[in-house]
Amino acid sequence: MRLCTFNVNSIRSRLEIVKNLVEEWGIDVLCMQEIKVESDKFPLMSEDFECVVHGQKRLNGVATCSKYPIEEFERGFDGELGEARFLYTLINKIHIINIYAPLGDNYGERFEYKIYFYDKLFEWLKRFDLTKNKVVICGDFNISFTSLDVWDEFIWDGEVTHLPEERAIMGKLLDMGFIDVIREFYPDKKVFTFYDYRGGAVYKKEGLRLDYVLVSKPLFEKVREVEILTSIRRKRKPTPSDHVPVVVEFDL
DNA sequence: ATGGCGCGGGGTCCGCGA
Repeated sequence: MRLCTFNVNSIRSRLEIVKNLVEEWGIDVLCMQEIKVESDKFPLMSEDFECVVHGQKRLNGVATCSKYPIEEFERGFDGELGEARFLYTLINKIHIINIYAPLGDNYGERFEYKIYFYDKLFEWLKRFDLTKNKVVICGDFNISFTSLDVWDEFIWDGEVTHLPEERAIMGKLLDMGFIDVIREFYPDKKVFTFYDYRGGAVYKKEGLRLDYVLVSKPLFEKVREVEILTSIRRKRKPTPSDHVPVVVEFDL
């Protein structure tokens, strides 16, 4: 089973890229973030996929599309927060949590909201036994965890995504039993999933790793391959997202 | 194009993203 997480930065603007992505890379389950459209206006991606959409007008929004039946779903705790950022699905007995975490700012009001979002996430995750259940959290976490996850650790020191509180959140997710699949496959290498549109960041390799695939141990044992599709980001036409798709293949 | 932002809403700019 090939799972892909991709912050599309508007599904309507990225429809052609998404269609090519699932075709070319044989994607079975696609978790999208920043779809930037209301749920009932989500475009038809493919006849082969069933989609659960949690969208809103103009900003945010997440959707999970699958070639396999979606057995259960829940538009999670974020409803009470007023922003569409959390979507749970059960596919092939795998618990799939698709998140678009708030960016926040350097210790302003939006930063409090980011901390609150993750507090709610931790609360929600308590239902799982990560030693037994197959659980994956994927999406745009808006956290750059270590110095390997930022193109310049001195420039990013004290900046949002790389603040101590945010790095502690990622540390806590790993401590509770989640495994960072991308980092396991690239233990010493700077690999990025986001490049700012401004300043030609992608051409200068000035990126951040903000997107993650975290899995419980029973699921980590099934991981066969990890691909970070930077080539899609480097193309000029059609205009890419500022984020890069990440594909994880499982032996399932 | 040897350089360099793009999105949606409802507009010919603004707020937002990270």
